[in-house]
Amino acid sequence: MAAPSNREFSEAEAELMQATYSALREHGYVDLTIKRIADEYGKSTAAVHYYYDTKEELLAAFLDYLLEEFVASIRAVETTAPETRLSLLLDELLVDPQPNQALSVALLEMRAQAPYNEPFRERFQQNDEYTRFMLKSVISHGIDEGAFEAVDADHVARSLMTIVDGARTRSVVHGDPSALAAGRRTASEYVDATLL
Amino acid sequence: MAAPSNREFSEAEAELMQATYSALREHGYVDLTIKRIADEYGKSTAAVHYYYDTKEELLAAFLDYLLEEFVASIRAVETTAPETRLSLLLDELLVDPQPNQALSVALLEMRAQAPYNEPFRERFQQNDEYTRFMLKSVISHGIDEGAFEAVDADHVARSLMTIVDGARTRSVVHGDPSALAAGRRTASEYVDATLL
DNA sequence: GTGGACGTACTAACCGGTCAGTCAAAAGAC
DNA sequence: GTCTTTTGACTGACCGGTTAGTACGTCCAC
Repeated sequence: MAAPSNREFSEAEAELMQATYSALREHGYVDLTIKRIADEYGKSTAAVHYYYDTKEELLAAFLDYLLEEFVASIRAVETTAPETRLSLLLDELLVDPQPNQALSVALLEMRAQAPYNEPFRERFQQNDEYTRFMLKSVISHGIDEGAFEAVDADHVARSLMTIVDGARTRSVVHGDPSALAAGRRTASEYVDATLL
Repeated sequence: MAAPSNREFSEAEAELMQATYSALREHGYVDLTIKRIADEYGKSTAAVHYYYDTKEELLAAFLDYLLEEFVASIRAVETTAPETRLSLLLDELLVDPQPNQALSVALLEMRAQAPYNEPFRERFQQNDEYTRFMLKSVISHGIDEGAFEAVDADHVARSLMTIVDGARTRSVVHGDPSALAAGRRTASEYVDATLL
């Protein structure tokens, strides 16, 4: 399971990614236009097209940019004990992104576009597989060490992803970040009942 | 907990709702236009505006139309035994909507618009509360009858909703309806571990 | 002959994307 | 070390196309 490709971004491109980030938070995905990105960028729309021919291309690059950060954050979770490692991983997947609630909203919008947009679908798919693999690894490792019950690690990882995705969706749709904390509790219960 | 208001639809309005339904399935929410609805309706765009002044108004009415059907489907679940009642309820919430996968996709798009669109948010919120109340009722009832453990019915209902929403989101985003079946299994495990 | 149910034709606002041309800095020529 | 040329990074104007919504005329049932 390879982590998503580490793409190179020039300084100007990184600035554009930040501008896209801001524009997304302010206007959401549906109302995201090249003009609004250009405004955040502080340049003309043609300047945006200078770096990326099409809007789709730019947004695909933006997802690469964003998902890289995410991968880095969950890769940083390292502990020896499988129980605490799994717990920290779930914490990371279900943290309240306080100031970035708006980005979570936009990200759900983009996820909902996956069926119509192959570059999006590819990237979300790859990110999902990577995260699921991380969970499955921790579980398998815990089983080998005798810390966990001998369960179907793949299924348990998938269940945890379902709980994570559910909590995130609910947090966005109902505008209630506490859905994340509730989801964290549900995940804990599921882990306790299944693995311990 | 009142069920969502039963709104009246004239024959022409019902036809328009069906046209909206078809247009949504064909083009998704983002690419849904009055023109496309009018095409499905078989009339001009002015004919659509004759019944609904704005697009927002029409779509709010459409959600009423759609969520009414959904409420009817889960209200139809009636059994005496709490275990089978809960099981049937979860089945209803996690069925594979075979030919209507496209509608599930569009519905997630609309749910993702809730933060920007109050009429949407209101309706999804109300629908969620209603469904959660149905789950909580079955659980509370089961506890009273001694069929379930004495748990926090509200929290368990919320957890099940999280699993349901997660399974639906995953089914759409990854274009994989089997995520629903997997979610159904996770829900069963959660019920078994928590209530029995 | 009046009122509801449209169709035709339109507008104003945007949209993504293109184009020709500008300008400073880098690269090369001598 | 200067002059010339090229290049990278842009701007402003503009294009064709699309959108929600409107104005107004018309047809038809009663």
